[in-house]
Amino acid sequence: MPRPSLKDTRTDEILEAFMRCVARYGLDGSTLERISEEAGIGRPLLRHYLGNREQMVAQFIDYVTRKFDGMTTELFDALPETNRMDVLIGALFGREDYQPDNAAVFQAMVAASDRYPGIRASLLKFITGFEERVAGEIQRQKPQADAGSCAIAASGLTAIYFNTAAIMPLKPENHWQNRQRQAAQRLLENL
Amino acid sequence: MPRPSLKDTRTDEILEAFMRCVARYGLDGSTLERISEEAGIGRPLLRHYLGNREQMVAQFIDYVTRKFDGMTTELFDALPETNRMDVLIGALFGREDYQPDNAAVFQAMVAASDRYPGIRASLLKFITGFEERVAGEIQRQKPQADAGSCAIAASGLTAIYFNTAAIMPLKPENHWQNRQRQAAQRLLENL
DNA sequence: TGATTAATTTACAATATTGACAATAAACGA
DNA sequence: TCGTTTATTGTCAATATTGTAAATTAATCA
Repeated sequence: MPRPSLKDTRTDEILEAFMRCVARYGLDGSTLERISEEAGIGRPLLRHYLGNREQMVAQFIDYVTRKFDGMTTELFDALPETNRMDVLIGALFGREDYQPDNAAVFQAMVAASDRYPGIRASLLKFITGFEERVAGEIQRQKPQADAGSCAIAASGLTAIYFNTAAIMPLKPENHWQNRQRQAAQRLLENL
Repeated sequence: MPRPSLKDTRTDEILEAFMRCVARYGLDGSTLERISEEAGIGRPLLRHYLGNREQMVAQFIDYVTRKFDGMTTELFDALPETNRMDVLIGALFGREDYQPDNAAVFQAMVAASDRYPGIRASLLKFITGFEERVAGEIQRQKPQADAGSCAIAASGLTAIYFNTAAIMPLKPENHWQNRQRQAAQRLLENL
């Protein structure tokens, strides 16, 4: 009998707008006014759906954490049976569907990690989880390589990818991105 | 006859405090109140020495640019005659005198690069300049290697270093940092 | 149509931030 | 000591941001 609830939809829209603002202005630079404008709704609705700023930030951290995890699993689950490593490299260093927002959000959260408890553990878990997935793929491609070397290569490959994503807002030239990808591939050789 | 001017000293102190604030709160999150508190002076002094916020930000960008360039030349000029590459790796991935602020400032400026014209060119120039220095060191150590491979290795090594520095606020475990350094060293092998 | 529940808007108070200028204090030389 | 210049502080207005509650509108079903 009641009016249908838009809580889930609106909550997602607001948190997505929050992410875009954090990517541009940082966590403290993301005012409620900016977020509501970015989401295309009135500011009081932020409060209606997510509560005050403190509660919003808490849910934001949770949302981003889950989103990063989801994107990671989605990325690796989409790899084909064969040629997985090449597809992975292509996905990480391809310039097709790039969303520089995610890396910027990541960096903004790192910067705020000392003030908002919970961020640090979440991001560290995300990083190590990502590295472990990459290491698994490397080990799968090179079964004879020892696990330690695979872990090192995975760590380096992940670092190069993260750095590339973080610098994308500067719109670096293509040959710079190519060098990043080639450096990542070098780590996979001689295993 | 006049009272001696503290303009240079205070200007530096303020800009250094500005950097620490940007590292924590981002460019838009760095309020004049926070900066003045971090600098240990009254807020009106910010205006006295650096003008209004817009003028402060302009000088901040210039200051950071020059500082990054200065730190780069200082780093490479301090390398000894022999064993340069090992010393360089030690300086980049050592955990002695780490200042996570610089990397955080860098990331905050990347995030703000689309709103503040001039940031993009400055940071890109800094990155390529850093990579070229690293490439020069690699080439010096391995004279028989071709320049393209040196550039790729330098690009990867720089990326891993930048990423490591960016993540330092999360206080990652030592073995994670060790893997980063080992991955960087892998790029130098087989040239 | 009316009741009910949620969405949305309006409105106002409290606080934070910035801009701007006047007033005061301090250091230096004549 | 006096005059000059600068550092430092005090103060207020304008704007921005957030918190909060009430009022209004809209959708669904009986």
